[in-house]
Amino acid sequence: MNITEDILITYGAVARKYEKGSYLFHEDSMPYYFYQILSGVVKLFSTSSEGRELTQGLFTDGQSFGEPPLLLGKCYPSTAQAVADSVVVKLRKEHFESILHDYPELYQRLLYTFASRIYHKATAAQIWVRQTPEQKIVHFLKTNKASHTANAMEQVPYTRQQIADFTGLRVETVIRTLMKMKAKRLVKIDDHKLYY
Amino acid sequence: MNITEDILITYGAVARKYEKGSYLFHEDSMPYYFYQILSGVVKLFSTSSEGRELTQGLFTDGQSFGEPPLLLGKCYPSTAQAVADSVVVKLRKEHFESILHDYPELYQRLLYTFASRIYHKATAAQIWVRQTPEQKIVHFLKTNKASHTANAMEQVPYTRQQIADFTGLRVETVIRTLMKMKAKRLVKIDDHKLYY
DNA sequence: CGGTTACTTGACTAGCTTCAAGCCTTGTGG
DNA sequence: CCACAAGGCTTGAAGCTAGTCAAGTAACCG
Repeated sequence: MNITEDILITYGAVARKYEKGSYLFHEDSMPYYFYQILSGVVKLFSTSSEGRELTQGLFTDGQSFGEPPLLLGKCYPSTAQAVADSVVVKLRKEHFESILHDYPELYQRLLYTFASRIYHKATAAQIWVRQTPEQKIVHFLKTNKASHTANAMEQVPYTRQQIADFTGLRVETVIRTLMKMKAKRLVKIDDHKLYY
Repeated sequence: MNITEDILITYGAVARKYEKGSYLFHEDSMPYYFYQILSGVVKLFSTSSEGRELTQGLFTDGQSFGEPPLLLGKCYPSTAQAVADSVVVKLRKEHFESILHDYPELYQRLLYTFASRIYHKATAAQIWVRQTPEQKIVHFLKTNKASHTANAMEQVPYTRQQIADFTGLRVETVIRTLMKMKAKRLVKIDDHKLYY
């Protein structure tokens, strides 16, 4: 979902810079703002009681995030952190709701965005829960490859640790599994760089 | 989300009876209908390549399900099965879209329904992926108890197998974990019946 | 060049799954 | 009312595999 910049500005939104590593909001805090990224990358993740991290999603230019808790008035289930220097537009909840009210076609847009997120989570759930590390990694690589050309091997822009955080596996497991997948020709590894 | 019955009828919806155990749609098939339950219970689940089942959700009187793939025009990621004799209203996609078009306030309703589903999935994901069996079971029991009174122990209307299908664990693991939880006084088990 | 971050490997462990068997409870039909 | 079948529950033993811990190596960046 994304709202044109001029509408956002008209309704009082302000753009703010976030340095790489800084936080936009924290798990368990209440939402007050609608967020939309102008440039950069924001990661949503939740932390378990043991301090382990699970990446819930990565968002980039033109995308908004964190709307469900905002609409529901419930506290955030995850933390938002800039993983690159980013510029993000912030708009107070009330004004966001005014925009929705004044531009009903945005309801539809947002609805499709949500539908798509639910769809992905449903597909992911099946993988999350039961499958082998290899299946988890394959699913991650498939759904997160930049271009959607099925054929060509392209470099994967994620570290082993990031793959681990997405899949819920440990780094060592990711590495060992990737080694096996390399043997099976499912992936290519050159100079520690991963291709899929 | 639920649409009043008279609107549904006006737009050509038909109610149909489904016997316990029968299927409303199958994984990987294309969606053509909007479904809303008049009475009964419908289970959405997906099946892994090894034939293991993961319950994605249970839906009952007044609730609709399967809208995201319908809106997106993508095939179903899960199968819908009546787990009790049920009466379900079916409405063709085009007519469902007409309703949304004619009653824009339904966009908002559906949006909040979706927001809520995303919220739950995000909370669940954290549990799915990393936690111990006990944490998974506690989370399941918490989110699926009928009344939301935090105090009183009430009987859990699910079999061990159903809990296993929801949490992604095996029956034996569920049983053994419940035994430990019983020792800790987290649950009560009387005559094999489970209370939480 | 040096420090930091990412990657890799091995040994060991814990705990979930698997397999196999048996018990309990419920409902049905004679 | 009893017998029996079917489905749900329980238990034990054994195996596997991802997690853990520890150490070391390789790339990247200023």
